[in-house]
Amino acid sequence: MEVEGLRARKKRARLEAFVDATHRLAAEQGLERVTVEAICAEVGVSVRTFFNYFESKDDAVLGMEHWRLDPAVGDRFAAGGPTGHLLTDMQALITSALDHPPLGKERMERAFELAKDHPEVMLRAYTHLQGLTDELGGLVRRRFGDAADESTVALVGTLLLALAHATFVRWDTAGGDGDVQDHLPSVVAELTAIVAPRA
Amino acid sequence: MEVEGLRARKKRARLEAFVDATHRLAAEQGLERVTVEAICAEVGVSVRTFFNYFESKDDAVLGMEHWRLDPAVGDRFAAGGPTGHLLTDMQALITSALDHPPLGKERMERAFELAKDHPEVMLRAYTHLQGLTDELGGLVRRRFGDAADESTVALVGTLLLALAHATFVRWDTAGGDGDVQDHLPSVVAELTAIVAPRA
DNA sequence: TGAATTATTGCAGAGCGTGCAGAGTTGTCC
DNA sequence: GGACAACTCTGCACGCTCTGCAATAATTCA
Repeated sequence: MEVEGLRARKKRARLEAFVDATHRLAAEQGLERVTVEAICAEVGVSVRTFFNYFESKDDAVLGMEHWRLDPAVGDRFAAGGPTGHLLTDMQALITSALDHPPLGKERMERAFELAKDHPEVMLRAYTHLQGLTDELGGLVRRRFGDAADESTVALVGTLLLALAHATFVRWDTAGGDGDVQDHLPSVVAELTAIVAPRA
Repeated sequence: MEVEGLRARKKRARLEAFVDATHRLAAEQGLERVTVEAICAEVGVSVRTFFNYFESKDDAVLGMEHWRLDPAVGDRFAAGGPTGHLLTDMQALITSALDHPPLGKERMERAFELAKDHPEVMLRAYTHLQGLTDELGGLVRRRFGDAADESTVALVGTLLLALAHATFVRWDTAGGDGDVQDHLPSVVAELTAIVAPRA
């Protein structure tokens, strides 16, 4: 099972075709004017097929199916690493995730540009990342054992989403140059300044 | 214009009737089985009227139209108060907001119970609170003047939502006793512990 | 009471999303 | 290569959410 079969290759190609067609049409006429029917006409498949690939129209903008954490990075986090300081270790998690977008950096960035102006899409992204948060919840429980009650887990998860979102915003206001995750440290610094202004 | 006219009273009563009918039906048969048509049959009005009151079905669960901050509290925040410590002053803002739910405490709590199990509803709540975040953005700019760049504003807003959400979760895991905002301090304490474990 | 304002309603229709069943592809095993 | 299983695509019918429009009914105010 080293090489992808024809089936898997076709599936991936079609997925990307859907996402790219959606982005192209949205750039031309604005996302609100893009219908699923139009996307399918562009790709050359039936509407029914679209919904075999995505649960909703917004998912075609995001193109993210399951954005998994790197298991090695997750294990290190669960074991209390890499540094032992929770906030720092959360950064490692986010950086790792932003480093491996399922469909490539360009599509992720285009998706964010669209999500910026379309709350439904941004919220849909939150839903997807919520899955990642659940995965994170497991890691937090492994890391803290019985010391972790549910609301701690929830807080860490929400905080992680907030950091990721703020990082995107900062990357965007900085002109969209370089990698998104490069802006994470300054966001964390700012958070620290807000929470504990004088250490 | 001291006393509400018949018109305003009827409107409010109908709004509450919609919300209560939605909650009742959701309790009976599960939210996913509740259609707008059923809600309207329960209330005794046409479906079209429903959409004169709410933009979406989920809004009838939440029953929040515009959840405004108390202007006096907002002004004090913008002026750098009440304590001068940003995180503490954010708490004052959240407490004030949670203290004055537009349709009463009971409905807010029932709405949260439903939102807990229904991501779309929770996300819809985020959308509404986003408006509050925009209002907060204005306050943050007034508070910091030119020192506040856009990503700072975004981070504070997102952090505020995260705190409010985590507070609800904690209130819920604590059994739903007392006021929601009573659990905010412990959430903030936990956040502080995460960000700056040893001061 | 009469005129202006505002709310309610039905209707027609666009768009999203799902279940189903038949037809077409791909993978596997001999 | 052939046969069978597994998966994918497609059209169709349908339910549901939500909007625009224009007619009707109810409140307000003078």
